[in-house]
Amino acid sequence: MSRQYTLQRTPRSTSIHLDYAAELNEQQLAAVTAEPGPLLVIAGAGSGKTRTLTYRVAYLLENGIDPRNILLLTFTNRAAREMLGRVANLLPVDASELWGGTFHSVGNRILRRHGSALGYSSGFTIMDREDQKDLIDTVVANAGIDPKEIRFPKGDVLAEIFSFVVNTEKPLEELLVEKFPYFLPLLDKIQDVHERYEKKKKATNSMDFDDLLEKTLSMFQEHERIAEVYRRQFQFILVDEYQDTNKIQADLVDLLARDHRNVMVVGDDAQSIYSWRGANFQNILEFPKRYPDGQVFKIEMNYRSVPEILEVANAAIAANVQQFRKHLSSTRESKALKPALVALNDGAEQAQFVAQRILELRDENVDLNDIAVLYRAHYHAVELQLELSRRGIPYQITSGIRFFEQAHIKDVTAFIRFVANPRDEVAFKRMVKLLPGIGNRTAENLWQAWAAGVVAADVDRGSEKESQAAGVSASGYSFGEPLQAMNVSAKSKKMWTQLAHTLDEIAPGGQPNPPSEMITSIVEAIYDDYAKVNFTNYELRREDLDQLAVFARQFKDVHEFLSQLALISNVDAEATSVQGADKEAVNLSTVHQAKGLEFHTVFVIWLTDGMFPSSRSLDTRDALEEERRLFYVAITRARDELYLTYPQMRLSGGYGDVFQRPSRFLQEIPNELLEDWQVRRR
DNA sequence: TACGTGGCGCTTTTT
DNA sequence: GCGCCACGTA
Repeated sequence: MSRQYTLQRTPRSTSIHLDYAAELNEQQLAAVTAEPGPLLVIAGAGSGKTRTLTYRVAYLLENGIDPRNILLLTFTNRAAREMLGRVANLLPVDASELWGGTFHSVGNRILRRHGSALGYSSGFTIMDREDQKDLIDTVVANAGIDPKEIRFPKGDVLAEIFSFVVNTEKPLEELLVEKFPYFLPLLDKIQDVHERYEKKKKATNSMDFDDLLEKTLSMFQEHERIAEVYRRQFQFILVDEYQDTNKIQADLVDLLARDHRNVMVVGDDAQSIYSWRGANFQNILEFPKRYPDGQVFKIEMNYRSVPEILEVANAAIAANVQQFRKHLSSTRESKALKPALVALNDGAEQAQFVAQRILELRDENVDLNDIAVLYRAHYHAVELQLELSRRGIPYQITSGIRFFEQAHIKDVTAFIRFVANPRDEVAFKRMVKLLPGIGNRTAENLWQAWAAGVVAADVDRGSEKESQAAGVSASGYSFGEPLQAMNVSAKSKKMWTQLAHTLDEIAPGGQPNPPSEMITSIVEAIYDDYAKVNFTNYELRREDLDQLAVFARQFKDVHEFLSQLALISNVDAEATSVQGADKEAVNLSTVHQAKGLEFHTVFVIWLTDGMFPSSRSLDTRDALEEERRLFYVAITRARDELYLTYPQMRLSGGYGDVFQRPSRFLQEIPNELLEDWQVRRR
């Protein structure tokens, strides 16, 4: 028999500081002060979701919960930082020991500690989509698949398929039937590639984004002792944006909360917009089934938008079949100003309209930072960017390519990745291919030679699994020496020697220098010359690299630096001001990236059928409903003014102009809710 | 085997 | 307007 013994909480603060009843509305208060247990908070847009979560954390802390026992999972790292910042403002507590961040970053943190249980060393590399594609391509090549004989999916397509398999926890065959039926004849071969890819990742001590979730989960499932540690640690689990979790994330939460069931999930089914990434909003719809003893709270009072905007939002989402019906009601006073519906001739005119309105708004003292232009896809913004530049209106764009995904950044970090993880095949090949006379074939041969040495080194060390990668770089080790010993063509010889020296310089005795110093060394010794010759915009790229060195200064540990690089989102990066500039600027963003934000004025542009909704989403009802939710998200970002614009013509390169139909979503909104603006040229 | 050249197809959303 | 691929040459 086992005995249940409860340790009493040590009260941290003797008095309760916050007057919760005064700071929160009734619905929020109920959620914030709920008894421990499963809690589902259905939070409409602008209803104070973040506020509720923040106060819940504060409430737990004030009731003596140790910050170490709280896990706060958010959609971006920035969201976690902001919430914890607010908690710190509310309470005189040090919450720095509270775990907060994205599922991926938390997975990373746990795997760095316990990855050895799965045969990974703590210095594993995190691969982004491009690395993943590269590695899959080499795997396909090694699998003896001749691209001339059969048409086989490319690395990026396979990466997407594998990612779906992991995130939805579906067998490959089922997934192919549903999403890629035309690949069914290749099932066996794809399966084979998948297995080889998994092995390859292990051999190169690398994990892709999905592994950070999947490996964490499987480690918990296979190693009860480790799972137990975290079950005990995370006594209270809070999840933001729960509607955008996928199966594996939901399982992770369920597993951790198995014993205590203190899990609070917050979300809005109407804002689920990531199904293409495996998100499944059934997670939120079925939460009450999985936790029948749980409590459900609905917070539906909207503090953000004026009633006129909210009515449009309610109308916009009404056509969706799959949803928790709810009706947002506004707490704000009517402005007697209806959202605008604006038809324009073409994209250029649309850009002129937006730009002109922005200038007028600025004259009315609306802060430029408080204005956003939202669109379905990045390329919808090109004309607008031109127009804004022409008029000297500063803008800030959360771009599609992340800063850290640019070629020059990845080239330089390849050197760092390699010395941090000498088994990183992708990084090694990328690095050596920068040298003249080294292409795919030679890189492969050089890698084979290097890998043989690494394995030998592991054997010498008596193959302590713990320290495989770290072991190779243990004291007295040189990266340069074994490289010098390899054969390269006369054409490459000079730079090859240079490379060997550089590696010893950045990792003397096998120990990597601080990241910032490494960057400077690599750029000066090798990359600067390379960049001058290979890029037309050398100056810009050099500036980026200098910026990278500055950014790197805050990290002393290589692995920490590389993890950050891989896991930071562009929304996060902006806040870290990697790209500088926190001056006044209009925000240009995809709707996806604007999730969770709000602005005084919002323009939603390119509202034509095929653009928004995207033509790719017109086939199935589910896809169309998701587009509609996306439209809903766009509308509900606006506090005071909303402009819905659509060009009637699209100038497409070469083939003449194409007439555009107004978005079907616009037709779903009753006329009387919008004001028709007739735009005239003069 | 590396790398330059010309043609082609094409454009969703991202941790 | 851009990147990817196939092809041909050094």
